[in-house]
Amino acid sequence: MLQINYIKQNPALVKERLAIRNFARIELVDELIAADEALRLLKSNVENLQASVNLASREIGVFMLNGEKHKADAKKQEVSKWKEELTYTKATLQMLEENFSTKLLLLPNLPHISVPAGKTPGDNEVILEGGSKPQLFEGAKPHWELIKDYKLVDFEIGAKLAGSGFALFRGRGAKLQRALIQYFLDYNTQGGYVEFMPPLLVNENTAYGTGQLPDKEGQMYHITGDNLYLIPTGEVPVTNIYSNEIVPESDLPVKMTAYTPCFRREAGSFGSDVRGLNRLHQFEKVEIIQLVKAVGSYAVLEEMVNHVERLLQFLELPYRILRLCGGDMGFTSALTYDFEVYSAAQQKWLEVSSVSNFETFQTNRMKIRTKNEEGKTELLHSLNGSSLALPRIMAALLENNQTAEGIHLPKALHNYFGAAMLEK
RNA sequence: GGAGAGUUGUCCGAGUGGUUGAAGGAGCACGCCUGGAAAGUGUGUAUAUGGGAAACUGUAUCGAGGGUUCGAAUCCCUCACUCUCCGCCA
Repeated sequence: MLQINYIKQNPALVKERLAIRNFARIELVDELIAADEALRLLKSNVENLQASVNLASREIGVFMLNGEKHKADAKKQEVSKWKEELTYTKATLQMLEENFSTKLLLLPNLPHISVPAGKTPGDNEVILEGGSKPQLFEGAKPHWELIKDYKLVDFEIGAKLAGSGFALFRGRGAKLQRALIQYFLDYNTQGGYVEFMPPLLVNENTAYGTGQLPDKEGQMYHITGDNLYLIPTGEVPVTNIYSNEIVPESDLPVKMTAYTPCFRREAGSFGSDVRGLNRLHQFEKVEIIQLVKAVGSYAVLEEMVNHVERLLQFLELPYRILRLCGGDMGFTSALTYDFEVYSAAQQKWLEVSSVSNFETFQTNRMKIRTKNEEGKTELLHSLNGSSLALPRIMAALLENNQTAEGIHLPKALHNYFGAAMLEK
């Protein structure tokens, strides 16, 4: 959620930034500024009325103590006249406030100055490529065939148990996944991130905090019986750990990591994008999250990008880093770098991580603050990234490292998996 | 799931309708005392938001949200959470 004071002070800039996203309802900016003025005026009316009532009530209290009942009764008469007005004005105020905050929730975050204009993923900027694409032998297969040949993942049974888009990992497939999770968590904690295991279901309030509601209502699984949502990413419960907290400066930066399954309805997806492990309703992910002071948060973003990049290097996968354009960026983000790995048999880049700075967009909703040198509270910046999403990493590992004898694993995984390769 | 007891400031804890944003204590900060420290002693010590250059001041907040009342931490309703007992259970 954007801060209204910032919008009021920089209306032109806000509109210009929103245009980078191709945001359709720019007029909301002016509407919000006008609504805020009206709101303030009405609020001070209410407060003045309330002040009069409070004062009179105190006087009545004194009269009662002194036994001057007639004076008290006279005062009561006086107050009851104000009360009617107060009730009415309060109701109006509440209406205006609801209207105001509904509108404010519609505004996405302002893109950082470095975000390129653009509408589609084709407009994203490729920042760098790393690693080298493998030369596959004749007869190399895409991962959805490899997982059958090696009996790693079974989609038929997954579909039988839950539905299409659900996978059953088995045997070495399950172990490889577990090895990756373990490796990622160890790598992250060595980087100073504290590990968490959060609830996988969250309430409405928590889903609002990180911005999944109201923007992505239809993309989350909703348990109506208890009004809980299955988390679409570990970001949701973990960032909310600090909601409504004033974090002591000595605790900053807060660095957290968590492995969680992620649940996404992904309604409306189709085509080869959803083949095999490319897109699932439930997938495993290890997330990193930081809460930092506003000053220097972009240096922290770079640090997180480097952290993820090194992990991909340890996995010996060909990768590239993209800076997302305004049109492709998430609702809550100010700047997002996507990581993609090259899946050699599909000859396709697969997104495996998305590292973003949300500035104060999330922390404003969650009221995550710290005290600055002057003793004033200020909002922190929140950042997060995948480190890493599992299924597509597994897809790339299988495809890129296949040989006639079996699938070789990168050195970093040998101990975790207990073997250097998957034999035929 | 059933029954009961709770939720007050950084912490402990008092407070069942009237200058209560909240007694008392602890902690913390500053001062006095001391050669220095402890002890002692004095003063101060919530958050958000509006106004104001500031001093200061309005409003809201005693788990959350509603209600009764001129006035609610205190009375009523709904919900959440914690604890104890019973039931169920990995």
